[in-house]
Amino acid sequence: MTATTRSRPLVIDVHRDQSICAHCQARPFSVCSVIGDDDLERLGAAAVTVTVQPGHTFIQEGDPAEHFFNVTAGTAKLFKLLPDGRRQVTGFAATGYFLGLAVSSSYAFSAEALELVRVCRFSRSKLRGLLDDFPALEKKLLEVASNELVVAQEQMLLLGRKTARERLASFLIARANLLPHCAGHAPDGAKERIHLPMTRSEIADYLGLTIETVSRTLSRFKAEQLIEIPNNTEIVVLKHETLDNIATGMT
Amino acid sequence: MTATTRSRPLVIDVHRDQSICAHCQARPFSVCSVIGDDDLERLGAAAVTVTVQPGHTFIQEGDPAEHFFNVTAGTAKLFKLLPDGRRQVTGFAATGYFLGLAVSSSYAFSAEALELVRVCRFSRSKLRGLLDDFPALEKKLLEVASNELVVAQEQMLLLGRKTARERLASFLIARANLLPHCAGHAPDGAKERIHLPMTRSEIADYLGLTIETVSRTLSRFKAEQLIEIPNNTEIVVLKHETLDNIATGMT
DNA sequence: GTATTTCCTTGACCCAGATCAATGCCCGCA
DNA sequence: TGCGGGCATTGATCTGGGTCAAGGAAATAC
Repeated sequence: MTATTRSRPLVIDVHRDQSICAHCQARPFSVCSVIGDDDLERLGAAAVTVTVQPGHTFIQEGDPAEHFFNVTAGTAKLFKLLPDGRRQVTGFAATGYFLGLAVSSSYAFSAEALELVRVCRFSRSKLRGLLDDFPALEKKLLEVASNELVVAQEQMLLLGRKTARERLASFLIARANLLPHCAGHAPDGAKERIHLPMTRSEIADYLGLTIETVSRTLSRFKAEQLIEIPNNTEIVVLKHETLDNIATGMT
Repeated sequence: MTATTRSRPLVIDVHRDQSICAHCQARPFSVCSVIGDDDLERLGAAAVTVTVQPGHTFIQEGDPAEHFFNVTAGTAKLFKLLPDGRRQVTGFAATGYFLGLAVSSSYAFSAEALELVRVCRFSRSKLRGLLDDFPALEKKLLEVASNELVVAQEQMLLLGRKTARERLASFLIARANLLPHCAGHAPDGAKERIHLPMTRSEIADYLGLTIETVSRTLSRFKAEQLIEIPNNTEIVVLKHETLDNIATGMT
C-alpha cells in the first residue's frame, strides 16, 4: 500500500522492424493471431517494439492515451492510486495481454513492469487504421474486452464480499489455472508449481489486503498442507480442489 | 447480503414490432444510435420487446447466454452470488445500457429489475448478423465495453481501498453526475436531487458494505449538512464539491 | 566476507465496520 | 384510523483484518 513513487518511464531499446511480427512468439496468445500471415508486414509496420526495465512505469494514469500496447514478454502490473498513496492493482498483464483499451482521451490506470517486459506499441491512429482494414481485429478486441469485463466482475465479487482466506485461495487457483498444461482442475494429489512474478505487497494491493494478512494467510495454508512455499516467487499447490472450494466460498 | 431467492424470470408482454425502433426514446442513449434511420426496420426485425416486473430476474448467472439486451426503460441491478448468499452488485443498468456482452457460453452475472423494466432482446445469432452488416455497431460495442472496463477498474479501487465514507461519497457523486443537466461539477451551493431506484441493501451490496453501515454513513452526511434525505428514494446533494473530495480520498 | 537493502514473517494490539438487537417510519389496505 | 409488513435507522457489542513493531532471510553491494 506504500507509494513507492517510481521514476517516469525509462525505456530502453525502442526499435521498428517490418518483419518483427513474423517471428513473434507471443502472436498465438494475442489479438494479433487474427491477422493472416500475408498481412504481417502491414502489422509490423504499425508497431514499435519497446523494452521496459523492471520497476519502470510505461503507462501513467491520467496521461494522454496516445498508444496501445501488446505485451510480448514478461509481466506488468496495472494499478490505480488514491492521492494518499493507497494502491489498487487491477490486474497483471502477461504475454499476449492487450493494453490501453480505454477509449477516453487519457489512461485510466498505470502500468509498471514487474520483470523485464517487452511490448509492441501502436499509436492510436495506426491502430485505427488497422481496425478499419481488418474487421477481424475489431471483433477480436471486442471479445477480449468482454472477457476482461467478466474477469473484472469476478474481482469485484472478491473485493466486495470474500474473506482474506477466500481471496488468497482465489488468487492461487487463478494462477494455477494459468499453467499451460492443466488448464482445469488438477486432482488434490497433483503438485502444481506456480510462479509469482509479483511481491507480497503487490498481491496485497491486488486482493485489497495488507502484506501482513497475505503473509499470514499463506503461512496458514502451508500449516494446513494446502501449499508449499519453496521460495518467495514460487508456490506449490498441493490441494487444488480444497483451495478451489475455499475460493468459491464453499467452506 | 441476504439471499432473497426470487422466482425465475416472469416476463409479461413480449412482442415484436418492425417499426418499434423508429419511436424508441432510448435510442439516442444506446448503442442503437449508430444505426441510421434507413436501417431501423432491419434493427426492429431483430429485436423483441420484453417487459420485466420489479423484483424479477431476467438474466440468471450460469444460464446459457442466448440473448443480448438493451434497456429501454427502468433500472436493473447486475449481481453475482456466492453459494452462501453473499451478494455483490456489479452495476446498475439504466436506460440505454447494453447487457450480455459476455462472450462465453453462459452469463457471468444475474440481472433483476428494480423498477418496471423494458428491454429490447436480441438473440445471439441475430446480433451476429447485425454486427456483420453494421460495422459501426461493432465499433460502438467496443467503445461501450472499453468504457465499462474503466468503470469496473474504478469500482475495484473503491472496493479494495476506499473507506465506507469514501464509498458512499463516490456513489452519491456518481449518481449526481448521471443527472441530465449538470453532468459535471455543481458548486457547493446548488442542490442536486438524485433518485435512488435501489434499496439500502442493494447499495450496500454494490459498495461491499452492510446496510447498517450505509445507513449510518448517510445519517452522518446528513448531520454534516452535506446531504438531505427527503425520503428513501431520493437524496439531495448539498455540497457536491465536498463530497467529491471525500470520494477521491482527499480528506 | 561483511554491510546494506529489500522483502517477508510473526506477534501484540487496535479499530472500522460487521453483527446482533430493538425501534421507527412509511405506505398500502380494510 | 388503525393495522401489518417491508424498509430504514440507531445503539451495543464483537471481530477480521489493519496497524505497529521486531526480527529473519535472501539478494545485491562493497
